[in-house]
Amino acid sequence: MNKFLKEFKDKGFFYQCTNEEELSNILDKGKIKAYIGFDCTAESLHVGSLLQIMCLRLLQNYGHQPIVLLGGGTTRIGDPSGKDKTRKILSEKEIEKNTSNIKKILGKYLDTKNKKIKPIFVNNYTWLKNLNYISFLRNIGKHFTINKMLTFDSVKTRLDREQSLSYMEFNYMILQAYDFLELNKKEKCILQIGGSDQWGNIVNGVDLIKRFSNKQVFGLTTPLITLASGAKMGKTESGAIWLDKKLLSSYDYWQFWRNIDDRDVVKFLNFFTDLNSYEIEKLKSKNINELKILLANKTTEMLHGKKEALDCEKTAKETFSENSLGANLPSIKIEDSTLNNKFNIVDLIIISKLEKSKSEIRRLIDGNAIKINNKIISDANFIIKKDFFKDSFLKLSIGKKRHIKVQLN
RNA sequence: GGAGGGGUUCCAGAGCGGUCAAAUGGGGCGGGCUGUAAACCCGUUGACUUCGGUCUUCGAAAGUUCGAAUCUUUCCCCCUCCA
Repeated sequence: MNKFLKEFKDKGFFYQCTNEEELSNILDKGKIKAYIGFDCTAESLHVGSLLQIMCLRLLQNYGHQPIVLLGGGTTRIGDPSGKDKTRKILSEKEIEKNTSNIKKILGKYLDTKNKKIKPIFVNNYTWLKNLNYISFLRNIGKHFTINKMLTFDSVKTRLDREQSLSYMEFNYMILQAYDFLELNKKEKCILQIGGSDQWGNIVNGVDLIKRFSNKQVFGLTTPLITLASGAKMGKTESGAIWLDKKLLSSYDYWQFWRNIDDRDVVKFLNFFTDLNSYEIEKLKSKNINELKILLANKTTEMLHGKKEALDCEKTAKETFSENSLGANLPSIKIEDSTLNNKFNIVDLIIISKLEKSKSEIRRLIDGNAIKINNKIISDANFIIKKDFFKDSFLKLSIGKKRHIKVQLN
């Protein structure tokens, strides 16, 4: 089997392929271009897209050139896959903002220097916006049968539940197929990778190219990541794990990985680090907590850089083992003048934005969850005084895991 | 178009004139144990509060009543069966 494909499988990325054997042969013969599409519904990407990003990295590692398709056009339609309801349609402005932000994040993960493998960014809006309806129907539409389209899961589930599926959304899969055709013509792209929920859309593209240009292209899907706990990857109760420092601090990002379920650690080392399965196999005997730190370091390093990752590790150590104040701990600033003889612990937590309900804060205080400088605060009227700040810093803790620095200005 | 069932707090789902900020389960949060894990145990889970209470919530609006999630009317939405 082709080396790239082998590692792809060893690392657990593989779910389905339209024609594995043939793809392997072609990969053996030379370098190819492969594409993955990202939808631009959100202002940034979160960990849910990280596996696709890792696929792009792996392609680069083997000398293949990734094409990143930003779905500026298709986002204007909304993919019905995996959705019960019609998605909210975004404004043009939002989509454009999202597109450029996502591009920036992907740039962090990919080699953008090496000319042979640097990612080609394309936005399908450039070709979709100018489509002529009649000629599109005649050239492309004739290759799709409604009979077949109705059998796709994304369509079927909607219809089964008698939830409306607009004609606009129904066209999504045709447009995605068309994207592949377009990239095949323009860039000689012969492979589309995507999550397993994209299988239907991908197969459509492969079929379309076969019918339209009589060329063989390939589709490859990655498994849906399931957490040992059964929860969805990337979404926690407190919000998505964003790949953007503005939305989630590097420290919190590091903590996300540090707190992964034991049962997921090896799997995630495969998925989300560049370590190969052989190296990971050797590491398995290590202490589970060391593995988690390794995972947190590698993932954070990839996104925020080595220094930042080490700082996060150091801060975590200081916070959890030494009960001190780590440099990288998320922080807030308050003005000297805020402190008066009425400014109490509840007010402090409110302006820190760690909690927004005063009742909830009082409950936390009752449950011994609130600490200032590692000392439990048991009175909701506890007044914050200047001398709690050492070198103008104070450590505020909620529960065992949420710690922030409060800086006095 | 005809017949019936339903919309309840994050979710599922009880309540069907006062004792209801609303059972129970899930989830979340906090505490304990531990390893910043899982499992388990305990507590908590609308907001504000001078901790006495106060205010806003049971699809929407109007009404009956001393009093409504509970009754009536209109409207909106969902589901099942028949045509």
